[in-house]
Amino acid sequence: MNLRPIRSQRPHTRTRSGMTDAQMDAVAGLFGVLSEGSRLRLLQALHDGPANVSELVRSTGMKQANVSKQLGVLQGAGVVARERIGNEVNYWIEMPIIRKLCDLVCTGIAQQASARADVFKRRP
Amino acid sequence: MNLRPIRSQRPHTRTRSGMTDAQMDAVAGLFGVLSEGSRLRLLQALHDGPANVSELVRSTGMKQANVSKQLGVLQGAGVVARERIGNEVNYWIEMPIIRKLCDLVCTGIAQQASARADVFKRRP
DNA sequence: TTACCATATTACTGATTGGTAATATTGTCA
DNA sequence: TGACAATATTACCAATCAGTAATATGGTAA
Repeated sequence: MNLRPIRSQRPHTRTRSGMTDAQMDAVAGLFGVLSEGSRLRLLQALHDGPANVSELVRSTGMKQANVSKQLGVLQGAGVVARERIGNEVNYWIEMPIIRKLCDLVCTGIAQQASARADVFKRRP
Repeated sequence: MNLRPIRSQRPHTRTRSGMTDAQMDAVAGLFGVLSEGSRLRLLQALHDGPANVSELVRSTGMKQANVSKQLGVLQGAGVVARERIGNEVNYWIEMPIIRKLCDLVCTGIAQQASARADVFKRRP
């Protein structure tokens, strides 16, 4: 990941696809948020519904400080949202495309894996 | 991005979704490859078909050394492939889900932007 | 061979980041 | 009030990385 604000080499040009470089960097930023296994594990743990920090610590096996930190990154990007209830804080997935995105990539990874398996099948 | 081999805190456990942590890290790795604006710009330039390095240097405005370097990252991840033709080297997008992936995120970013615009519309 | 072109690699720097231990904050309950 | 539980923050380190200038490599043509 890289949260350096916007350090594009071509700050304000507009690409043929109609995306500005700033929008491109925004897309890159979202990918960056998803580019860490620990954060993906948190999102997976939130897949079925909200959970508080303690539950996430238990279900992911990560340290509490790290869970809080990475949840902060996810929240900063608008991927998750939070609500305090008494002593506890509930988190849930707020960005609707996240599920589609992860499903797509997981399918892709699986396809790639089976394609690679096919390579071995081709000449036994 | 982060290409540290696999430094998951839970190396070999299997998650409820059936994904191993190693697969999770692989997914994170792919997101990492897409988490840099320069690499997304290269992929966009390759969107309509193959191009050689000089063409990519021209169309992206990046320095030649950086274009080569980032193409190397993309190729290492299997996102692009290459073929030498005489003095030149052609690159093209090899991983089919890349286009879907970027389209999905770009739509998401656009929706988020318009949703945010709606917030301002609500109270004029 | 030499000259030249296109691409890749090397070495480097400044900056960012994930994970952690320790500590702080915020809320509940008695 | 004090004690406790849940969560967030701070300070730190080691590792990583993007971009660049300089250089190397590999191919073509004369």
